[in-house]
Amino acid sequence: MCPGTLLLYMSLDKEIIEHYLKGHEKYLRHISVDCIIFGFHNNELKVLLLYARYAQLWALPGGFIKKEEHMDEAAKRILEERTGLDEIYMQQFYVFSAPERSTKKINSQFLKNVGVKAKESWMFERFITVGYSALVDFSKVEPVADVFSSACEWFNIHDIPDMLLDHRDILNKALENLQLQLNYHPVGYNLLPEKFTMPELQKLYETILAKKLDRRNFQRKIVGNGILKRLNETKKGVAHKAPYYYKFDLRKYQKALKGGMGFEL
Amino acid sequence: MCPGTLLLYMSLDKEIIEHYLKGHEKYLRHISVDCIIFGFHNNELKVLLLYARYAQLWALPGGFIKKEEHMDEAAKRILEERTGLDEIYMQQFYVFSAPERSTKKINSQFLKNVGVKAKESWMFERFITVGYSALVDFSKVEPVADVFSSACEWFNIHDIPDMLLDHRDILNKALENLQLQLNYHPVGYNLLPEKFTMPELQKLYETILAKKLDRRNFQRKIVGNGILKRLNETKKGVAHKAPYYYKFDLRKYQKALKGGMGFEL
DNA sequence: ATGGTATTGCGTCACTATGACGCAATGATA
DNA sequence: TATCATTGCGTCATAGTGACGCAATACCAT
Repeated sequence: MCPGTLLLYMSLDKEIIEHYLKGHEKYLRHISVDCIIFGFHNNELKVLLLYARYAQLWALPGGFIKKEEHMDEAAKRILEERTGLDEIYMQQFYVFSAPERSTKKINSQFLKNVGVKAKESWMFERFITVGYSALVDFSKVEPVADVFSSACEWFNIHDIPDMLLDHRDILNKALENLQLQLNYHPVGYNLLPEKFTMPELQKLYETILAKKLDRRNFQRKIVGNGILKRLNETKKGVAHKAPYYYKFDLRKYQKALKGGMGFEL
Repeated sequence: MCPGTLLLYMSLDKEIIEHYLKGHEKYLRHISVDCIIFGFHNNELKVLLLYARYAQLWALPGGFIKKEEHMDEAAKRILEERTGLDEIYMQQFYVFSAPERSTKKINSQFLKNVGVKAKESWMFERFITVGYSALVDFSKVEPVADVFSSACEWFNIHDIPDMLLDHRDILNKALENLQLQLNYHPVGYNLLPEKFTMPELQKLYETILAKKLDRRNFQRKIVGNGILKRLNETKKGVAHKAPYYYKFDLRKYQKALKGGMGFEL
C-alpha cells in the first residue's frame, strides 16, 4: 500500500470515528433512513447496494436525519449522494422498528481497534429506520460509495447477496410495495429511458410483478389508457420484426398518476 | 374545589413534571406515535380525540416508544389505554417529519409555572411522529383520557375542531389512506358490530368514500364476493320494509383481505 | 435474392364486472 | 286496510379482461 493510500484510509477513519463519537450533535438519535433504489437494465430489475466495509456485508444506502432537516430531504440527500441524480421519484413506504433489529455487534472489531467503545457512541444505540423507495433511470446513475462503504453496485433483484441486519426484509417490503403501486400507478416513466419499446415496458412490468403477461393484452391495455405516444421510429438492429419506439405523454401520465389505473393481467 | 380533587391534580402534575424531566430515560427521543382511531356510529364516521389540557386544543391520542419496545407495540399500548380494547386492527400509514411541526410554544405557561424550562426537557426537542390508523367497534369502546388530557371524545369526521400542531394534517392523511384501503380491502368487519344490515354497511362505505353509491349495485357487489352471510333475521322496529341482518364470513373475509377486491362504484 | 424464423401489430371471441334503472314485496304507520 | 318509504331481486347496455389467431415485418442463413 502506498503512502497516499494509507493517508486516505487514515483520513477516512478519522471521519468515521468522528461520526461515531460526535454524530449525535448533528443528527437525530434513534432514527435512520434506508433507501431502496430501483433501476431497470438489460431487462432486469436492479437495486443499488453498498458494501459495508466493517460489517463485510452488503447493505442498503442509508443515513441519518440532520437536526433541522425534513426526513424527505434527508432521504433525497442520501440518494443524490449515491446516484448523482437530482429530482428523484421517491417516497417512504414503511417504518422498521423491531428493537432487536439494531445489532450491537456490527463494526465492533474495527472500532475497538481504533478505540471507540460501544457505550460511547450513539451509533450503537437502538435505531428505528424509515424505508424509502426510489425509481431511477439506470443509465443516468453513477454509483458512489459512502465513507462506510468500499463499493456501490447494482444487483439483480433475483440475485441479492446476504445483507446487513434486516436490510433484506426491508428490500422485500419495498418490492412488495412496488408491486402494489404498479396496480394503480403507471411506473415506467421513472425507470425507463425516454424512448423505449413495448416489449421493454412489458418486461419491466413482468419483472416487477414476477409473472408473465400476455403480450397482446398488455399492449392493448397500455395504449388504451393513453399515457403513451408512439413514435414514427422503429428499433434498429433487432434480429426480427422491429418494434416501434414509444415515449410517455407527460400530461396524461401525470393525470393517470392521480387518477389511478388497475392492472390484473 | 375539594381537597381530594386538589390532591389529584397535584399528583397528576407531579407525574407530568416527571415525564417532562425524566421521560427520556424511559422513551426514545425524537420519535412519537399518533393514532387515528376510527369508529362508526349513527351512520357517521367518527374519530377519537383527546383534549390537551395545557395546549387547550383537541389532539390525536399519542405517545412514545419505550426503549426496548417495538413501535407497533407502543401504538397498541397507547390505543388500548384510550379505548379499553384488546386485539385492535391497526397499521402504520405515514411518517410526519417536518422540522417545524414540533412547536416549542406548547404547554409553556403551565410548565413555566411549575418550574420546567424548555431547555431542560426532551419534550421540547424536535419530534418525528408515525401515524397509526385503527378501526374499532364504536359500541365496545370506553374512552379514557390520558394524564395530559382532560377529555376523550368521539368526533364526527365532518365536524372536527381545531387541533394541536399538525394533527389535522395527520387526520386528513389517515382518512385518505382509509379511502384507498377500501378499494382493495374489505373494511367493515372492524368497524361494525357483529350483526348489521346492508344499508348500514353501505352507509359506512359512503361515509368513508364521501360519495353516494347505488343501493342495488352495492348489494350485488358485496354479496357477490361472498364475504357476507345473510342471517334468517330481519331488523325490527324500522318504519318500512325490514332489511336482513348480515354477518361477516370470517374465513372468506380473511381470504379477501389478502387477495384484495376493487371498488370503483 | 430468397425463403426461414422469431417477433410484432392488430383483431376476434367469450366472459365478467360495472353503472343505470325497473318493479314487486314488505311491514310499520296512519 | 290503504299508504309509503324502503328493500330484494332482476334486466340491459357497455367496458374491461383473458385467451388466442394471423398476417406483416425484418434480419439471417443459404
